[in-house]
Amino acid sequence: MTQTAFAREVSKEAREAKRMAILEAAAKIFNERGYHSTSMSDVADALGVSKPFLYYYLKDKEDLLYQCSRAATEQLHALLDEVRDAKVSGWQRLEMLFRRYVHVMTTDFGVCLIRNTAQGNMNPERRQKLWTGRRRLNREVERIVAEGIADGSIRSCDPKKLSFAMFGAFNWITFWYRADGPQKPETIADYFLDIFARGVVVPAGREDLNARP
Amino acid sequence: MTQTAFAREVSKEAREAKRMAILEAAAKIFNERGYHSTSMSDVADALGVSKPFLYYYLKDKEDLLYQCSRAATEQLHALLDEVRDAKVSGWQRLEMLFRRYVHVMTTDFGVCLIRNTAQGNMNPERRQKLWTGRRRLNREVERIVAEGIADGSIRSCDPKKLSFAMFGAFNWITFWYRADGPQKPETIADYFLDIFARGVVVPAGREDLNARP
DNA sequence: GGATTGTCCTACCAGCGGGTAGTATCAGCC
DNA sequence: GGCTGATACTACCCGCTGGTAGGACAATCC
Repeated sequence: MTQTAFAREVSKEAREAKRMAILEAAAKIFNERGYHSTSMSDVADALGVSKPFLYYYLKDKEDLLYQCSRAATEQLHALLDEVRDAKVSGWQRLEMLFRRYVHVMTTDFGVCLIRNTAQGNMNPERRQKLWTGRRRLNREVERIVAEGIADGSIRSCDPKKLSFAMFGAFNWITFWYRADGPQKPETIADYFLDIFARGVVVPAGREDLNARP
Repeated sequence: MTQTAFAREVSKEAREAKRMAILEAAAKIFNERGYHSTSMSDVADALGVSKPFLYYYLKDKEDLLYQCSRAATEQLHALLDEVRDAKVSGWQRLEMLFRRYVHVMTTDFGVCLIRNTAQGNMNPERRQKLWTGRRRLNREVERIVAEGIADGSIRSCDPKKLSFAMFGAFNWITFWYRADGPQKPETIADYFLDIFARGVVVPAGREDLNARP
């Protein structure tokens, strides 16, 4: 590796670091003020750079949103890989998955994905790419539920509806979670998973359960 | 009532009808394309009227979004009144509430409220008004949960977290529900409520439950 | 009939903000 | 020292869209 090639390599890394810095700053502002209420100048100002600086690293504004959301979906895919090979029951795999899922949804990229991607903010092509990513996650969860039903860890139910209910509860976190609030991501995950596991209704004739399960 | 007064009355009603027609058309388009991607001209065109026509009935664009969301919160308040006086257990009251809630969330106004209000699309004052409305609903649900715990129909838990989980699952409906899809609102409500009531995990040593509960 | 009021339109304005042209600066290379 | 390519800035443009001025038309009133 010549001196030049090394310099190029370093510069590649530097470039990537700057790109990520832009994405992080942008995601943060998008989540605070909303995508459409944020101008490119706002993002530039937050970073202490000029507007053309951004366009040196991005194609256009929409690309900025896309890359932020993309960062989140990449984390989600990594998460899937971690969970897939665990030798556990279906329900336990679901637990593993959503415990990690909460950690993504409590970061700026996760919030950005959920809150800004669903709307019609994206051109069809980019939107499609993100959707297939999340679609894959959906299918995977449905598959895991089916697996859980088969192995007897989950009671018989419609995987799609259970998946919608769980994703709903967990995605909604992005609308109320505050990093400086009292709730820690792990605690939220524990609580939600317990609700989905056991339900909240006291079985008839077992009101004694209310004291301590 | 003089002839004139009657005419005024009729005109009042006509005006209100037109206002609602505007709101319905607007909410529909907002939900399809997103608030910011919808221009006032789009709304006017959809109604076959001119842009100033809209401004004859509204203050500004944001007011349009506000009134759509407001229509939804009014339905939610009506819903609360229906539920409050029923002589049933805490859990049954929760069921009543969310069964009605689904019907609001599957209309354009409900969808509009959930998907466009959370973002920073609204000036602080109007935002505040909507928020206090939804806040009241939150508190009410937490109160009902507490009531359910007290009367033994709901097992001991943190009302706030259960409320977040349930609102999450039910609000998320606005992101995937399609009126022309296979799922009917009642079915969704039944299914989700069953999940929250009983949970989905098969208790250890009771794998036989899986066949039929 | 003339005045008034309510309703709605055509035609227009103005500012915001996404995006760019053109340039300055600097590091590495010969 | 000059050349090249990467990096980043100043200054600018222009289209879109929210919002309005002013007038047309009709019904009602006196």
